[in-house]
Amino acid sequence: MNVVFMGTPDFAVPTLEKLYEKGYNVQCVFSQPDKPKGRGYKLSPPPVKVTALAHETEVLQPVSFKKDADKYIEKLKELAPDVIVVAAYGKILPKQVLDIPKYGCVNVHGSLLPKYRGAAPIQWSIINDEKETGVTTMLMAEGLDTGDMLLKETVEIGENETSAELFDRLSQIGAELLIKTLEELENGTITPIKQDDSLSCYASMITKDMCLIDFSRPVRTIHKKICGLSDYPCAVTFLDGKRLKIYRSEIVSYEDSGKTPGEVIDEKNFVVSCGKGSIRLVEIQAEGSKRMKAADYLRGKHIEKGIVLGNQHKIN
RNA sequence: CGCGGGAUAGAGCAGUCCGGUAGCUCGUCGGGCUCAUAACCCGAAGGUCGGUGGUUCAAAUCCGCCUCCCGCAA
Repeated sequence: MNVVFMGTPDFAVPTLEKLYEKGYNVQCVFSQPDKPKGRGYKLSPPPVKVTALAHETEVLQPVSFKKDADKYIEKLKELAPDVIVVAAYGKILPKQVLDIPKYGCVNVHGSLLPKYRGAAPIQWSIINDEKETGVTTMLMAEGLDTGDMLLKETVEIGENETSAELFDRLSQIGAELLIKTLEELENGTITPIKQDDSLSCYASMITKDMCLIDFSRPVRTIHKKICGLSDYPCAVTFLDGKRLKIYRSEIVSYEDSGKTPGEVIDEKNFVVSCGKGSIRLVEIQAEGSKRMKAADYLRGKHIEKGIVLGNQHKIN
């Protein structure tokens, strides 16, 4: 089966790998252009590109399908793939592209559609304290994640599970599910199901300005936000005017501590008072320092009882 | 040339400005106390202070170069 693959970040890599593994003929891979990243603005290739090149597949990185439409669409028509597999590509495909492959364009999406359409379904399903989520494969339509659904697999979200962990699990499941979807498409044993638009919701992109922890919120809200934003971009607060990233936390109590939100009420275990309840900071990262267990951090940094987190200005 | 922080015992840090015997919290090992303990007391091991060149009687500390890690920003 001839396949063109489109994808960009780590989430898409297991799916692409699985295609190679199962012997599909990956004719060509589309990925986002290399972007300047990190210190020094080094130009770095997206993970999918790296994977494709390792398998000596041709990689195309159009800036836009609209701009050079003719060039890329012609190329796709020439290749005449049986299917185009899309996983977190990050671009809207024009209808002309959707119509090219025999079996259409199959998308792997990290949620149980029609819920959490859009850019960041995994993070939002955690932040919103969903008990379960999953992966859906669908036939792409012109709207954003609105196509008819093919297969679906559900997983439970762990109490302390982070987005990074869920990403990992779902990307593996997505890879398996995609293969199954292709097999069933080929055998004609699959029936596309329309999405019920009235049940849909959208997961917007995660931005850094939502990363600051508001300790006046209820403990569960805070905990789920920390989990949902970890590892990246990561929930953040301030300790003595310095940035402190919080990678992991645990709920200690739902009882109101009667203390100021953000106040450290147990400096040995890094327990912090919330609007309602209290939370333990488990894994953190201070400015200029590595990510580490809070217990390690506390060995070197002696925190005074009663200090309040979240103050962006140095106390003096 | 985007801006900035950092590398010191197994872990996390102080000491660097102002050069002069390597320090703190914890862990490890041994001993003591205890019905008992992750508690407490006593003791011990464990470091070529990221690498390299220079200045100096003397460098973790001052100067040059290199490697690696991290925050911001994108």
